[in-house]
Amino acid sequence: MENQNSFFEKVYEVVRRIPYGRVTTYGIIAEYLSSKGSARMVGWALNSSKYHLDDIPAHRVVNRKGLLTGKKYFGGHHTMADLLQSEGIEIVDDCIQHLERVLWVPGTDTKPMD
DNA sequence: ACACTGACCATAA
DNA sequence: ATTATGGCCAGTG
Repeated sequence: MENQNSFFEKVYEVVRRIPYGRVTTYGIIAEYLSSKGSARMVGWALNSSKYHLDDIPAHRVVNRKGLLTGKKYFGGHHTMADLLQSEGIEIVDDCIQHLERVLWVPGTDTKPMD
């Protein structure tokens, strides 16, 4: 089974589930993984993500303040901010505006019940 | 095995 | 307001 499910695999899975035009935070993912406090590892995992697949929209993951902390790691022509803005997210000075509007939380997208 | 690092977060001074 | 420090825990040297 591919149940190796390292901490990283879990992170990738969640990040892949982030819908278009939405973002989430490291802390939320960490907490969702019951690894509260290990938010650093979430970002760490994403860094390693590039060694796995490109299907991981890491640009949709920001820190608590909505600040694009990992944009520097986007060694590419498109920066995190550009990608996010391309999805309709408003960003100013590398900081997501109305974060609360675009914030997506795993397990909250399905709207379990009324 | 030990030391250091890291895309975070919270608290203290 | 900022700077420092502790905590978290996996990965790498």
